[in-house]
Amino acid sequence: MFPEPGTSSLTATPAATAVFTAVLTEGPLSRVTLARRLGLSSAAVTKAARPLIEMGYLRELAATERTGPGAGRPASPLAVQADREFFVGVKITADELIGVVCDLCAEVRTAAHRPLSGTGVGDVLAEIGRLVGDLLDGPGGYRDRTHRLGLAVSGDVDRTTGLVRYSPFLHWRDVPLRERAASATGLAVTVENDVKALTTAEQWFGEGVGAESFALVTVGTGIGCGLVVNGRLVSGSYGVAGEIGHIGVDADGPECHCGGRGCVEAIAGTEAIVRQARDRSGRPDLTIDDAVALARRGDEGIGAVFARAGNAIGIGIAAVANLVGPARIVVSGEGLAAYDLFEPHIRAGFERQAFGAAVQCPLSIRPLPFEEWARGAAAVSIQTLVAS
Amino acid sequence: MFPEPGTSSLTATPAATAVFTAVLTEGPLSRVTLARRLGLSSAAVTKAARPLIEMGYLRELAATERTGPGAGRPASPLAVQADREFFVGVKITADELIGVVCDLCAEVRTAAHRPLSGTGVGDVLAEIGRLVGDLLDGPGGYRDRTHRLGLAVSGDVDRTTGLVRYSPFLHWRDVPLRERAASATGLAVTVENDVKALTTAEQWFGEGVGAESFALVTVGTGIGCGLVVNGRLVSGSYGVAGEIGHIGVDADGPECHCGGRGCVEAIAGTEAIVRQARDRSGRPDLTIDDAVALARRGDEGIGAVFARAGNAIGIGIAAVANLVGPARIVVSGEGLAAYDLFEPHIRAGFERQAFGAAVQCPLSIRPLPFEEWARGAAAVSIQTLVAS
DNA sequence: ATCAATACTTGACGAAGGAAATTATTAATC
DNA sequence: GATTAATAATTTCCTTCGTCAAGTATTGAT
Repeated sequence: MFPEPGTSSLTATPAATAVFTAVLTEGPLSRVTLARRLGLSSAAVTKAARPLIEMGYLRELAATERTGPGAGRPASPLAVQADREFFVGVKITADELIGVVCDLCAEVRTAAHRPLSGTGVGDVLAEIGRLVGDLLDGPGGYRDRTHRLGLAVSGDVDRTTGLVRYSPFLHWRDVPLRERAASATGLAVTVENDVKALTTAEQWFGEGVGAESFALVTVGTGIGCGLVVNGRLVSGSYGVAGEIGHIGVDADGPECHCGGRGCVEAIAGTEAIVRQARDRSGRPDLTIDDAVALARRGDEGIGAVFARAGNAIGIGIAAVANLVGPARIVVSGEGLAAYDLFEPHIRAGFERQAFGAAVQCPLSIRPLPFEEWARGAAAVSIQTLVAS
Repeated sequence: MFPEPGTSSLTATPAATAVFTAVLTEGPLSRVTLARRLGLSSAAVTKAARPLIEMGYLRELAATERTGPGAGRPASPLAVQADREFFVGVKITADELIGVVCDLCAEVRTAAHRPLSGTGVGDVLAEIGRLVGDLLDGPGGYRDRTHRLGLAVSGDVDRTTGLVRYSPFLHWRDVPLRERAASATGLAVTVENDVKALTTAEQWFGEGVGAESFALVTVGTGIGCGLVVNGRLVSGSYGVAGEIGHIGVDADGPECHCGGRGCVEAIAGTEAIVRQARDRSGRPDLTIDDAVALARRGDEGIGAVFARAGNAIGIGIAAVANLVGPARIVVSGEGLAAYDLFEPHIRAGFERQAFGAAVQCPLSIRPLPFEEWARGAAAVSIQTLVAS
């Protein structure tokens, strides 16, 4: 039997949760290894794993998949049965829905985009319903093994209640998105802020695996940051956290729409770059793509704009490193289409401003496919299953 | 019998630890209240509290101390027996030791200062031995109820091993301070970074009580910051955390000794203020006290120096609020002798640069007696007892 | 074949915490 | 003043989780 959405308790005991989470995030592990890593006896691991195997969520690796030889009885590592259950993740932007179906290991199985004609809650929900329907009933036959949906929205989102308090891009206020999406799709829904969702995905299934702390910086229209400290996501007491884009890094810099001055976002956000590039080139209709093209062709003025922007981002990242000292930092986001223009300046700014040993913090700068945001939403719904 | 230092396990079970910590930090509480707050049954609280009462660490409030009337059996709130055990805390600076004896509630009972002639490890330890001896054998008779010593040192300190990795002011590298201080004093020693110790004291016994997250900013020669996020102190993966002083807030600002530019400390550290005040006044021998006096007398040039410094600190604090979103922020430190000159500018900088709802974060700006640092060290040793 | 080494399983046991009944102590009401 | 309602604390019994120690399984080495 498949557990009913919402009523399931996949992992009854703390030990079971720990075992499943460890196998999920750190790949196949033998029971003894798990016991050592989790500070449990191997007997406890055996007991915790049994129901998970019976429910089909874990499996023992076949003899052929096992590790190399050695004295003694060979280990039977436990692995996650990836196709035991599927999860839908949808990222909601102002003009588009991006949806994916992921397996239990957060691997993307199918993806689809949908343009949005408006941002009215009803319209968006109807479109979500159609998108989810198409994803689940299309090839792959995911419908009968899918019970959960994750939604990623920018703005102030309360994950525990599933309420979207305020989303500037969508013009939503106090939308009970969890309930409404649940009745629109028939799935158990988890709602999370988009950057936090992406951070969660990275914590469980990406570069954050095993790290006690790390940061994920997204560069684009806005510049945001998800933080994991002491193994837990940072939420912010007043709904504000990770606003790296509004750290003031230049006392004489441009004014920001937030009321501050010299914010990273006012220097390195997409709009700010376009504005500066227009000033430099004298072309009032220049787009961001034009600016990137000009800079790549060697235009020094436009190149300086990207250099200044990268530098500001680097200083902002150094502020993160100096304040919370994450084990590693991932820099990504849509804006990183111009990856090559930013990267050296981000690194230079970071290395100059990082204090002492903080420069040792590895910086991964890489573009990120847009579907990754939807995958983050799916990852959050996987987390909800495990923590339930 | 008093538990042997190091071997004691004051609180055997997690429930007992939770109960004792709650009573310690949140004052007298009845068993039912504790049960509700900790998510335990009242039976569990009764069981956990009994051995603590028998050992003399907790007591029931006398009938006269109890709370007002109401229907039903009156509560017998549990309170900490403050004089059950005493703790020594010593802050080590380059030219002075500051020592205190605190009771179990971290109230200071006695204090003493000692000048230091040199920063050699042996000399400092000998002086610590004498200071501790004088504190414990002086009036009050603390000797037989004192088993623990906390040491606060600036720099990179590993609390778990008691190793001072690097302390610039003392010119120490890899000093196994815990072992050496233990044999010098006969007490069980805990060593912690000074800012973290102060933050811990504030978390358990000050404004941080009950907050899931908060920040403590210290202003002085250096500008530092202790962070508590999700109820836990932030340590930094590479030994760096809370370095608010080296956040870059002015791209065209002065170069900092750390190699960065426009660091908060390079604008608002004591040395930076003296340097700027000398430039403005043309008096190359001006001291910080002179500068404060001039500014208070209305010297506009010097006033502008303090204004700029306060503003930079405010922007740095806003960076903390924007990134981690603490529930509240305490600003303090030796430098706040010039409290009145800084305060409005700190607030102004913070309010301008804090993003959205982050401005709601309450800012306590207050000077801090220097003994407070030593009290922080004692608080850390109390924490060690409870967590043991 | 036998032994050593390692992985895993089993069943008994102990301890922590919960549920519910019991006792204690007060205020309000008749 | 006795009774009742309300709340606090304790006691007893029980469930449950995880450990311990013993035993089984499976390999390589001799």
